[in-house]
Amino acid sequence: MVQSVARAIEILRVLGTAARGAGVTEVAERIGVAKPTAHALLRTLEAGQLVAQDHETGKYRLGPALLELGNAYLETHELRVRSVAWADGLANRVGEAVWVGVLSADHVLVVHHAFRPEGAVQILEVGAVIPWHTCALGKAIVAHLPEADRAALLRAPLPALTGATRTEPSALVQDLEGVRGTGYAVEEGEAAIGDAGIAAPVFDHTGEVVGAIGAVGPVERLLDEQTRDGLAVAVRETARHLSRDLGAGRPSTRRWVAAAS
Amino acid sequence: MVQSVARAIEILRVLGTAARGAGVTEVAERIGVAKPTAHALLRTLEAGQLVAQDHETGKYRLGPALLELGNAYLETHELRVRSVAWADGLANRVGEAVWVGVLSADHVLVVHHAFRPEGAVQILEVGAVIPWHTCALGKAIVAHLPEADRAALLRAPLPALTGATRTEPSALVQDLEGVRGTGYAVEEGEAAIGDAGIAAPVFDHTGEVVGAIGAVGPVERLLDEQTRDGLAVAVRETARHLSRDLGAGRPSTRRWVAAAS
DNA sequence: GAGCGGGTTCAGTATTGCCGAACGGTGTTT
DNA sequence: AAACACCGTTCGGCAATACTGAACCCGCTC
Repeated sequence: MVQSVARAIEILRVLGTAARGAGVTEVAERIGVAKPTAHALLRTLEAGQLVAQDHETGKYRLGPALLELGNAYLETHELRVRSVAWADGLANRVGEAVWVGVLSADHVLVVHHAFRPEGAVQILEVGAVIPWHTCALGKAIVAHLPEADRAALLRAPLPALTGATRTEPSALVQDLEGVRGTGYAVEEGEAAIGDAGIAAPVFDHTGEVVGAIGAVGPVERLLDEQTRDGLAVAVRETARHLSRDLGAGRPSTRRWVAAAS
Repeated sequence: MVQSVARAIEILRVLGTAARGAGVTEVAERIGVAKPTAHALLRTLEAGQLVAQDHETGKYRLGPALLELGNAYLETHELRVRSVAWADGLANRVGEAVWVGVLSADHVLVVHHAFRPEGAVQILEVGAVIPWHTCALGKAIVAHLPEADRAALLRAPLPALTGATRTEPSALVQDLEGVRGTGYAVEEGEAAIGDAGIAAPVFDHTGEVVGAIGAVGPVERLLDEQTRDGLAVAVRETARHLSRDLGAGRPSTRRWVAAAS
């Protein structure tokens, strides 16, 4: 573990949360190093365009190379590449926006976003992060994680984003059992009031979960009694097709193994 | 300049170009360090989710945190945030896709992409990089750079992407003079055969160029005698409005200063 | 089953990055 | 208007830290 690199990464995290950029002094005390140390790290990151310095204020912000690398990540991402076609198909079939996400530490990262067919202006959510326990994508993934990983995530803090957010591990354990039973996960206003989601897990050729795909939209439209079941079936089917694209074996076998682990 | 961080950044660059991921040995010899050194760096980057290791092959790929950071870069990017509304307006006005880009080292980085109104399937180009001398955005920016920076870029290698790419510095110097004269830059099949672009520079409150905005599309439609001039005017006007949003002074003054430098 | 290539671990060395103190600039306060 | 406070930056020396070479373990190939 090389210390200076770890600190450099911390700096990137700090700059990512500081909307207006941060100065050397602020960065130094946030990551707990001397000012010259932070300065040297920042200069190095700047040389690589990972951070940029405002010529006026002297403050540092994130740099353009991060966008390039983020894009390179997407293009080399197996799940993302394969999902593009399936996500568009699903969006057209169910008439809702479709997200594809992966688990990154304790939150879900949206790696693809297919807009709903005749939708008006919609914000592109690729790159957005959501606490795993507040979205359907996250529950779909975590439900099929190895026992140890799942337990670790349940032990960690579970912040509440809305009044409906499940913050009790026991409630989430129940949710996750439900996911393994039905093959899909549901979220109802747990991340943002009025928004809902339905998602199913995606597996690779080793049988491990690599991500999830699902529909998102307003609670009224998505979880309506009449449409809900059909939507769940469509999402689950798409997830299976996508899994097979990634080389996963027969779904039944795989799910069995995952549930037993 | 901290060595290990610089090497870590090199590793990210290497992994970004190696589509299928790269192993420790390959990384080590590409950046010219011993195998254990590369390993330690990779492990540290992995801890920060900047790279991920394939559980099967042991090879390393870029990690999800890069997408998050790239997204954070976009959200904190002044030009990008302000340009969203203007780019959509321009796209509707001219009926073509609109790109907003910044200069990153020797290439242009697309930070926003507004689709053309009734367009069919289009690929999202945010995060894409293009050599500066092969696109209108790049020429618009470089034409208004300080003399020293511009000269440095002209001295660097100018790879040819198509038969129409300008690879002679003298030809580009002429192009850039034209840009300063007319207030907009044109590109005709210099990056990809059949594609063209028209772009104008965007300035901030200090009078420095921070990026460019422009329309892209097929040569036939974009550079048609009848539409071309109107398009150029629309692009230039939008760029000025955007500049004013960023606090730039009167365009005439600013352009005078930029041309004189 | 021996050989190869891959990722990984370990211990020693000196290179390297870290820190305290000080500098020059800007904006603010008194 | 002068003094202050704050910030980004530079410098030099100490020692902590990161690099290297050799060795280890695994899976694959021949």
